Amino acid sequence: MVVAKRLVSFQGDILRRQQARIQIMSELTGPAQQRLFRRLLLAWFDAHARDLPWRRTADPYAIWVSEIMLQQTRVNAVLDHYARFMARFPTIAALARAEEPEVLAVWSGLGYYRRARMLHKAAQVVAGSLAGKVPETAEALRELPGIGEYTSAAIASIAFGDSVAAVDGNVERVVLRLTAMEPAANGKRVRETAQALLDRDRPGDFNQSMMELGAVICLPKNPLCLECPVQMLCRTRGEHPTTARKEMQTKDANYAFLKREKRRNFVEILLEKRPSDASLMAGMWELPHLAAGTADPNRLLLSLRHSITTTNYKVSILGYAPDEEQSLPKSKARKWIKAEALADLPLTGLARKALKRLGFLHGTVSNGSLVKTTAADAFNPLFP
DNA sequence: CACGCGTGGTG
DNA sequence: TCACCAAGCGT
Repeated sequence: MVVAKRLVSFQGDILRRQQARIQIMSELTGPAQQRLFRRLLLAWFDAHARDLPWRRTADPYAIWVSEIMLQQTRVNAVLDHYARFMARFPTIAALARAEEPEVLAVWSGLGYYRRARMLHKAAQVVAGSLAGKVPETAEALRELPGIGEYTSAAIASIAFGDSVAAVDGNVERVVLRLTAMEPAANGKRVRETAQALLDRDRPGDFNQSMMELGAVICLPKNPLCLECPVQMLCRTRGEHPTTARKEMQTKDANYAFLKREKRRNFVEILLEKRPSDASLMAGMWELPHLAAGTADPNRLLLSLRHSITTTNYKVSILGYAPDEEQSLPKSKARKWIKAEALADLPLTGLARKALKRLGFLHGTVSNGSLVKTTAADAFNPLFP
């Protein structure tokens, strides 16, 4: 708190002292302005960077894993999974020789499961044809599945000191605000500006500091300009381009919940595996899916909401007795799973959420998307 | 190049 | 509460 106040005061002083130069400085065009920008930004980063596990390692594999997990995913959501993933697959070799379902099980809950599959495949490429050595340039990294323009630049700069700017959503927003560039004049000019600003001596730290600035100061909605270390170099001071939003649609989805108790303390849940060629969450386990319109309100165990990209699902979980299995739509991939084994299965996020609410999974993650829970005991003994 | 892919935090 | 969206990639 004290530090924050001092920082604000310090920024204020600088701002006042350089008031007269703002018009020139704000262009960020000359080498002097760019040097000042680097110095201010990196000094701020050195003093305020969050202490994150992947910043405590020089292992290219660990940095790689963190970058894949961080794609479109917030730091807080990654922390937990990162620790579990690295504990289970500490090396490229360990990941490469794992079976895909286990990789998916550890990834379960993070979303974008294709990332896990591609990371797994890429690890097998590195362990195999690259003799275990992670490529050391952005260009070479780009060849691996799951590593695109941003991620290749991030890994190359952070792990190997390659002087290439990493431009993610944060950096794009920061550059647009700094330069007052029109968002339509996008991509290329933003990358050129980021590359021109890049600190050649500390490319990894510079890239992370740009992202950190976007993540904690130069926020999308209400940027904290008073705390910004490069405020006096910024053309817009927080104005930002409006982005068109996509229309969300709402759909219903129904799933069946069946449990049986073979003997005391041996409970099984009926699950089904999604086809391995499904476009969505292929090969992952979920509760038996019921056709739309078949939901009997008397069977409702719980209802919850679940959003997938542009669709909001209103999900109903319906209770059935174990001997009603035949009445479900036919499926080859259905199987009774021991309750204790659930945690080791690659479950879809929705199945995980529902099983947690039903008391069959115990994890750290829980959220407020539960809409309603009925007293299932009122109509049958299915509910624990 | 626009779109599909997941999830949990947040104001 | 709920709409929005966050360290992108592949097609």
